Amino acid sequence: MTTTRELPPRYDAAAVEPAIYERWMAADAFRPAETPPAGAEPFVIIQPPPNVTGALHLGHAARTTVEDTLIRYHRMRGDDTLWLPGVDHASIAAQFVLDRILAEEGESRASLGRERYLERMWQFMAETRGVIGTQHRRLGASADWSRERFTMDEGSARAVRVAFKRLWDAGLVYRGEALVNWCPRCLTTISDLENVHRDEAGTLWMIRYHLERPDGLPDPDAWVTVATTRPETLLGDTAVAVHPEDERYAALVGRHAVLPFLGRRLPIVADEHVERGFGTGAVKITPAHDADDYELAKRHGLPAITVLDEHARVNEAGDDFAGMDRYAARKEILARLDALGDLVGEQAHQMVVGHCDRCGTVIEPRLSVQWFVRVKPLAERALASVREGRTRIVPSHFEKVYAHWMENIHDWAVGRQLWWGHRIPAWYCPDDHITISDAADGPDACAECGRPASELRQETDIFDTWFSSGLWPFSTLGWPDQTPDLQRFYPTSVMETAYDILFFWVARMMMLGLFCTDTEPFHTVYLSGMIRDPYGQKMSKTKGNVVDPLETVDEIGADALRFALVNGTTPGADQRLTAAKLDGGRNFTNKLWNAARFVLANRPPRSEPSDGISTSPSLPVRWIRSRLADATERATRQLDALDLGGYAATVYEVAWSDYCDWFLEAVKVDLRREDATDAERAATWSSAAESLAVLLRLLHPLMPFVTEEIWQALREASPAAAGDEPLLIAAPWPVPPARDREAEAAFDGLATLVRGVRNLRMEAGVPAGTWLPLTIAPADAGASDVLHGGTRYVEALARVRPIKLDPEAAPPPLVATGPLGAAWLEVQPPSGDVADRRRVRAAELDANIERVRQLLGNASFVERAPAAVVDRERERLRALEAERTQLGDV
RNA sequence: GGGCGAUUGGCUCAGCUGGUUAGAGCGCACGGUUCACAUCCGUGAGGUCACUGGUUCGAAUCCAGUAUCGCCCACCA
Repeated sequence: MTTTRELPPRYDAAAVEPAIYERWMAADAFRPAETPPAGAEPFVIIQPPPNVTGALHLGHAARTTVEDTLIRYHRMRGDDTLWLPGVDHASIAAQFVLDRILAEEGESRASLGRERYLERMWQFMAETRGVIGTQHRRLGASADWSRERFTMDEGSARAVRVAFKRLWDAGLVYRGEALVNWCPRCLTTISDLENVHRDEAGTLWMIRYHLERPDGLPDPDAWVTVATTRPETLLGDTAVAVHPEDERYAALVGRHAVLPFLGRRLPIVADEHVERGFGTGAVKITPAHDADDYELAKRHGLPAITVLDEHARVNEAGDDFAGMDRYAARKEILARLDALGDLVGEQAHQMVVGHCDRCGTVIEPRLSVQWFVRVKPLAERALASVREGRTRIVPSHFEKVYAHWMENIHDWAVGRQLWWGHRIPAWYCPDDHITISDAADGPDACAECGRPASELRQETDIFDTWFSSGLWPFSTLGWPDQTPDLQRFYPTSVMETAYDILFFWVARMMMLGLFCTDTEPFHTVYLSGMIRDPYGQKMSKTKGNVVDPLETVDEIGADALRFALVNGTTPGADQRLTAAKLDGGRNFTNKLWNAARFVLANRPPRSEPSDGISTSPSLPVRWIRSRLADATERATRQLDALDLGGYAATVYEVAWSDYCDWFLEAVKVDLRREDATDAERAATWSSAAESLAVLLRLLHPLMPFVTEEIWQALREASPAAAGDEPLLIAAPWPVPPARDREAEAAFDGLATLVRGVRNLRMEAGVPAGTWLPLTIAPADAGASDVLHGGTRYVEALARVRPIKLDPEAAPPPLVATGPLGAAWLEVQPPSGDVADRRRVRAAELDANIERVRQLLGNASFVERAPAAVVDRERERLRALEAERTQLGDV
């Protein structure tokens, strides 16, 4: 006989959870089997690799909870599961962080130079790389850490080279001059997605451009007035544009204006794009510093003159203003124009200004030569995959958002003028031929003229971080090689992330995945919402409203946090995380712990079926088994449908209300009744242990630690209940037995009675501890049988004794009613003090009966409603009438 | 300027392939030191599901419109 391990009174999550995690690691529980189990379906989850420099925040915690819950569920289902973890090198973010560190050390990117900077970066990586993984492990992430990857490792590097070369060979990559988003602080190009638009209050200035006289000099008495929000770009103007049908300016088209300060001749052109009603109706055209103007200039064959350098300072083309910062130049130019009398007006103007996503600096459109991926053909395929259902987005309304973006996509500027990242595998020969190579050590010779490698120089730009993360689902499995992992686990199953990186990452994975592997990289995209503070605000360090998940985990445990992050949520919807929600998670963990403590502490001396015990299960046992069967069915359906919120609610309900509030209370009755035999007690206990084991398995995916800890103790106390699996993480997901409707109805009937009687006690003002006699008039013979068998539960749970069953007894006014019959206490409050319960109930029943009768009397209802609905109504009517009959005349 | 989402008891949210008397947690009121748990137990109050129309035997759920809030996308200086 085994001795029961006592569970300590308090669940010490901070101590238990890491120990449990160690145990899983030691058992290699997260790693897929060497070979896939026969008949097992693969289930592969894709997680956004967190930034290497990032610290764990609640968003990560929410991601991890969802992913881990799904992977654990599928692991228990016996699927061939893989969750491959990793980190992203996050080039711009990492440089941002390192630059700050260097600044404190009195160094900078410039002072170190590329080579030493990168050495320093790798050193920094060595220090920080493991941090985020460790933090994820504290949350219980059951990822296969033996396969952990980094987007800067050689596997990724090779995938990047190969993917880029294939894109090039397919004609989907080009290098060309274009106006790109330039951050004058980060000193790099950024993509449209990283250029975040914000509304700002600006000013619209009206400036006179004097017309050119026949002698070539500006006419002091004739001018065209242009409106601009950016006077400093005037230095780069190459034209003035008006609308072709604008009568005010019709005579000017074809003539020239003279640019202030620089004296440049500006043709006055007509273009439909000019809005007549805006400003003065005349626009200065600065092709090198404005996207609209750039397009217009192309249409009219106008030159583009760059007047700002990489720091957004005026360059030598700006003459007097050279060297000034763009805003200083603006001020100076306005002042001088004013002095000349050519600044003729200004008005407040709401406008949209692009900012660098990383550092907030105002983006400067900049003309430069860049690498682009031609995304239209890629986007079309990626769009078709979702339209045609090969990849599904949950929640589905994001499919429209995705489609809209894919339809309006612009070419992707993939080059970055940064150092930390994958260098673009392009080489130039002295004749400017381009050679793209996917070889680790570059090309042997120029692809066009055959010059040797020694004469080629490699592109210095690196790739946008999202280019390598876009290859994540397959680059981590060994692509471009057809590795066993790739064949076994690709395409993957569920890609989980928050909706804020739908375009950045999900869209790129879809496009690159389809291009590189000819298949969708995953069949489901699960988009979570964002975690917000209790007031619905985004959490941010500057606002000081950030909840640190690690602190929370130390306080209340990872399980409690996980539960709080999933309970009551729905895919794609933001959620506010409140202290009350976290308390709820903590309380639930505590509840489970104590329920287990109760079960384990009450093991009778003889408790194993091997002791030769054989008794038919009691009503509460049949009931809880059926309730658990129902919960298992629902939880299974909900997890399969990715309804994590529903799943959490299901397990919470069955654990707390069914198992603890009713079943364990009934178990107490049976364990403690004096006339029970050892065999009966043993049977009662082992069924409590057995149903606890089912409950633990249902809860494990969401609350792995506390359930595993209890499982360990339960296995010692009752090997029969827990089964053969030494670790819950590897235990099979429950298979629900058939529902026992009869037991459910019978026990629910008893519960209704108990509730009714408790209610009576409150109304009669009976002190809580007092035992009172109870009379029950059973509804019928069946009810009578149930009541006979259930008397002891009603007694204990309603605190009534003795119970007299008397079908003939006439109910008094204050009475509890239910499907099993009517029950009442002998204590009746003075008449008039309370409503006549019988009368009230009878009236209620009459009203309901009337309603249902009418419904059933409605011919179109009976004809058109589904048979099941009609039958249900008929059944309800029958039950209502039975109860009404039983109440008698009132 | 487009598009998407939300609006359900005091608060935070489920429910929305149309079908019992719309649920939960927190909060609130009342009662509880019964040997699992006061991080608890019991009982209760509290909602014309934003508004207006429509479809239907039947609408919180579907359709149209309105209002308020939020988010995303967007090259009018």
